[in-house]
Amino acid sequence: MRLSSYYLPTLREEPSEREIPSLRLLLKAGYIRRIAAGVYTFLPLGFSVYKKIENIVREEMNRAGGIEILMPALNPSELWEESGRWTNFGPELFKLKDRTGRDFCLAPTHEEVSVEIVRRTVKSYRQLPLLIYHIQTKFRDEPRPRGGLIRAKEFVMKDLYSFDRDDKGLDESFEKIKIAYERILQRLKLPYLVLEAEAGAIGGKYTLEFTVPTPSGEDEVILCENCGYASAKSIARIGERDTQEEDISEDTNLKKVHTPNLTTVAEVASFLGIEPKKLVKTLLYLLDGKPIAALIRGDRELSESKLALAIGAKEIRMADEETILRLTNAPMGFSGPVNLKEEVTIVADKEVAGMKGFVTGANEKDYHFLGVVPGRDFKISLVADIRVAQMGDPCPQCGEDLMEIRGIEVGHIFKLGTEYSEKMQAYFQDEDGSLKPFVMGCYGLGVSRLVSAIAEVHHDEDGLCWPPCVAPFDIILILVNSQDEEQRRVAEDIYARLSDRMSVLYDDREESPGVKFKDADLIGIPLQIVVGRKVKDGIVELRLRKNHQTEDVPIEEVEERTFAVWEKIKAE
RNA sequence: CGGGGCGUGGCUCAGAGGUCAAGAGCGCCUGGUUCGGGACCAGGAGGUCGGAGGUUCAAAUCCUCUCGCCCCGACCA
Repeated sequence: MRLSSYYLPTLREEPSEREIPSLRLLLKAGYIRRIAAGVYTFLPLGFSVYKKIENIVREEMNRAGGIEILMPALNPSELWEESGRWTNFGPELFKLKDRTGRDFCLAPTHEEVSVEIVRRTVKSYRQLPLLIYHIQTKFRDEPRPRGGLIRAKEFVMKDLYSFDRDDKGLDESFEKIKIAYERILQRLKLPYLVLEAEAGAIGGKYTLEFTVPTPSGEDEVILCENCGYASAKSIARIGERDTQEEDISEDTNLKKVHTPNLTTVAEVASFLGIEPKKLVKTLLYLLDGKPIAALIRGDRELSESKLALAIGAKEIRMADEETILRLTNAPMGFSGPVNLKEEVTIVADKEVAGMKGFVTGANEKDYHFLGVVPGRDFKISLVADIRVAQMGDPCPQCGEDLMEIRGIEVGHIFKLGTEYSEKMQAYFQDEDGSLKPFVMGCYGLGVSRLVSAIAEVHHDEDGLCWPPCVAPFDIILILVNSQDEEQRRVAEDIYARLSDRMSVLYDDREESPGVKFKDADLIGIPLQIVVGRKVKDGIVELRLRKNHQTEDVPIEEVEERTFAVWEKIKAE
């Protein structure tokens, strides 16, 4: 491709959206352009990278036994009502009406359509397992798009849906796709973590998240560097550690103190002149409608997900003011475990169970208790790991200190079981003649998001630096002085010779050398050939974008040498 | 949805009642010079200052409303 007749709008100045490196560089290097918040156009170079990623994903899905179809972006409301997600999915679901007033949504994911297709066409266990996938533009009405392609309102996703006879089949399908994902991320030269995660709006019993660690990511990850334990922060488990000295207070005489209008941990602590960790906060929740008091140290954060998990509840929501008043006889801010109504189940965080002589609300307006001791002053119904893990907490597997890092979630896979197939009445006939619901799994991978993830990992101060397998071109051929007849002749010649076996971007523009070198580094094509002043000695330069390593190559050996180097860097 | 910020040629920004019947740098067009790390000279095109109301003799500038965008948070594959 001749750059003089190509379409590459690079920016000389830094774009105004420059918070995260990948977005800044993708905009500056002319890969993408923003059309609206969370909506982007792929320009030629960006589209090229996108297509290469898409193809790698496709190859690995096919290798894992997936069969590609294409489902519609526009979905009728009926299917979503069957699954219950027309309302449950929440405001993120893009809804619209056609001219006759019929309801549709722009699909954010395709469980409904895939079940609809399979239930109409698959009737026998003999047709299972079935792994269908598609790569499609999907939509989510994000409250706040960010990071360019990372969290967009419109994005491209690969979703695979597995249909099996039973749990064993599901386990096998799940494992196949998990391996495929690891292969994809390895091929894309992305470091990644496989996390225990939450199911969110998709549902399901068991899920794994594939996350690329990077400081600009928005996913919060808890990691153990010692044993490799990794989890989404919201559900990360915390290991055992002996009760600290500091958690046991000398003064264990139960005493009521006047704390007028002090409702927050910070206020009470500063009023009493003690540290927030000497307090225990009592958070009232309704889990599947049943009242629960969750006890947690004053300076810690409760994980609603872990609490729900510990109780085995499906639905969790904070108790409203009225309920709190009814259960504790006091307004919000003065709740405590002592003298709570019978009907309230007291769940204490592991850490709290070891504490003694702490401060809690007194279940009476404007009063707190000092010197509270569990067992003596109130009864704990359940001790559980319910707080949000943070840096320094012990690893649940090996006990070492946990780390907190950030990452970009690029994939998420779920064991759905029969949730959708039962709701949508999707049955097949098994070997024994009985009708059974399909056992399903679903496996998402953010294809457009991967473009950003790779850019986020593979760049330097000069610009992007693509791994060869996804680079928009294999090599950029730079004609330094377009006025110099000899240089031009040599460049044209090399362009013709290389183009048979490689994709070559030939910078034949009448630009000054500085512009060409800067652009070449910025757009990040892995190999560069510089046809410049050494031509008169019969030499051109072959350079690596990655480390700017340069070698002089005699013109007649360019092909041979270039192919050799190309093969080498591809194999790295 | 809460908090903060910003909308001025294609891009990055300055201008904060009159001296702006609107500026700079970069980009773009014409001519010339230059040619190994975002060149130089000369000339030129390009803007209803996001939109709508209002205040004023006078509004890019002040007020009200509105739309859009960015950041932090809440939320979330």
